[in-house]
Amino acid sequence: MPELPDVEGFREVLMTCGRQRCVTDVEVRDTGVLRGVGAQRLRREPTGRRLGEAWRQGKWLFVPVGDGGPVLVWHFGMTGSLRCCAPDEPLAPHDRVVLTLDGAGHLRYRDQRKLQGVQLVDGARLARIVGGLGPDALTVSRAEFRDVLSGRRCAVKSALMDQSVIAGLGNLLCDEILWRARVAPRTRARGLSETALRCVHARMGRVLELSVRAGCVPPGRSWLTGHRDDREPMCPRCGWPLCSNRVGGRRTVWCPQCQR
DNA sequence: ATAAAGTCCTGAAAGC
DNA sequence: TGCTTTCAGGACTTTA
Repeated sequence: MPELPDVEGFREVLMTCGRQRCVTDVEVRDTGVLRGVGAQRLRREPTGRRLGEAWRQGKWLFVPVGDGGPVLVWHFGMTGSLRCCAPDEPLAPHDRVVLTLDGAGHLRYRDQRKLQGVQLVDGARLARIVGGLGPDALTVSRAEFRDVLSGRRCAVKSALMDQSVIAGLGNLLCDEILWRARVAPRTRARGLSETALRCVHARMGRVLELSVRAGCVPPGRSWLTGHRDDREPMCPRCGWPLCSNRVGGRRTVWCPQCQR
């Protein structure tokens, strides 16, 4: 589920629930979500320190721990979430890591499939993660957007999905953006006209604005995304039957009439 | 059993 | 030709 808008929501959870709070305990309930850190260190290092200002790049969420301390790194894979809970709220089966905060209850990392997870990194490793990411989709300028996309030989959908090109877009958002921009997902990125690229950038901005406000990609019927699970999906704009096929290995839905 | 909204890795293809 | 970049596909994980 989590794409940029969801992670932006988790950042807000972290800010409202955790900012300037002291970590009093870290409980690792399933070590399968730990990446490059053991349960012991994940508990020892943050405990007794304050959470700083959380920030996000693409689908990654970062929060510094203490002054000059390490940075907690969260990635939510396809099924992860971060929630603020009262300590007496029953634990869910997939609550994998629980931070206890002074006076503010629990911060719980829940994840059904353990495709990604939690890290605790120093400056160098943080730089490695961020360095592998393209500009954030929420803030990228039109000019930079054009620059990173225009040379790509692959399908525009694959380019948008590639986090090292542009960070934050997932499968649903890409389909939605291309549909609104009336661009076929298999079009080669470098074959797009300046006008088309502008349009994709503008539609991306609009889709993200609405999604971030909702905290997810909204399931509305006026969105393409609201139709992907229909039995015989129709384009909500022109009524043509939608196509569904694989592009870059991912299920892709588009309207063959609107998107050429 | 198949497929799912995540990324990473690998080998192959394409480009210079 | 040889080196580098780009791309497609599978692995990973759990569940409906």
